Amino acid sequence: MATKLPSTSRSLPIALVRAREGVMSPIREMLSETSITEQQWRVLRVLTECGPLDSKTLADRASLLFPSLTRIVTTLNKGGLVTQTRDAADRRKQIVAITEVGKKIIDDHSEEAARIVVGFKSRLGPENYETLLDLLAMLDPANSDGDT
Amino acid sequence: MATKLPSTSRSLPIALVRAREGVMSPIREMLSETSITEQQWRVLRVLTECGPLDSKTLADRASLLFPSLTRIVTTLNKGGLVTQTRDAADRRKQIVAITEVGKKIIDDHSEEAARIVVGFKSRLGPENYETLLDLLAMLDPANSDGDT
DNA sequence: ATGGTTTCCTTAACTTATTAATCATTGCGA
DNA sequence: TCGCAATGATTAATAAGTTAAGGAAACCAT
Repeated sequence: MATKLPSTSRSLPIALVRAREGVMSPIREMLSETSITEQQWRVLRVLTECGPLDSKTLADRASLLFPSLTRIVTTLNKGGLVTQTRDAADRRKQIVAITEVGKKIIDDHSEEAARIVVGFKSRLGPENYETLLDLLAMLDPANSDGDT
Repeated sequence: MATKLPSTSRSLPIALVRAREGVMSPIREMLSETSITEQQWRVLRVLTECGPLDSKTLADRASLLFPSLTRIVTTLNKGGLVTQTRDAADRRKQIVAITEVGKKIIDDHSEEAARIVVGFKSRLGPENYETLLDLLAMLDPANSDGDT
């Protein structure tokens, strides 16, 4: 048999899946009032925070793979929540920007989203919350590989 | 504008997504040598650990939704990695069990999987690793809602 | 400038996630 | 026993994840 593996209840991948489910559940509930999905919300969030971005940066910041981003941005564009413009200097590149309609969706729900975040913070305790974010960052290859 | 939301770089959902990606990447690489997927691996892991289970319990332990489990178990069954038997007493219920072929896949890779786990443990430090699992458990609704 | 390479993006194909609807079996009350 | 609600499982529909392949624009060395 030789199962040197940890019990599934102490398995890091499974713990991450369950934690994500726990965190996303209320957020999904909030988004169910809107017409946008969790990933669309992430894209709009990043665009609100960073302003217009090229697709590569946008995919990176929103933690989405390129093919997913293509579909999501296309959908958002059809709904009038973002605009897609080709870079004049390099016509391979594409600049995605949020529209007023898109901004309104973020604004209309930012308070409730913030409340949800506060809820988790108080559940864990503020310092535990920060610790968790730090530990999670250590698992992100982008944070621990690139810079020594 | 009124964005009371945390910067996406300190956003819990995004941090969870990125951490999961970082953790799953080497595991996926390991599984690419086999014919099974990440979720199929989870199902086989749970069955190895708990023995034959009814679908409901299995879905819960593997953190999979029922419709996903239906497909995954069907696929695994076709491949001869698990068996599906209907409960004699209640023919609505279904019992899923791992086969010898399925067990062999787990056994053949349990050492490498354990090595991957050790790698993360040493990256975080053992006590940080345990702290992380504890904090993640606090986000799991199954752990904090049911029992006060 | 031309062929080859790289970069950016999109498609394609397959699997999974999520929600809702549907089917089958069971249990229960009139 | 006949309907009818409840339960377990599946199917359906749409969105997203993942890997690989394809297409267009830019770059680069000859």
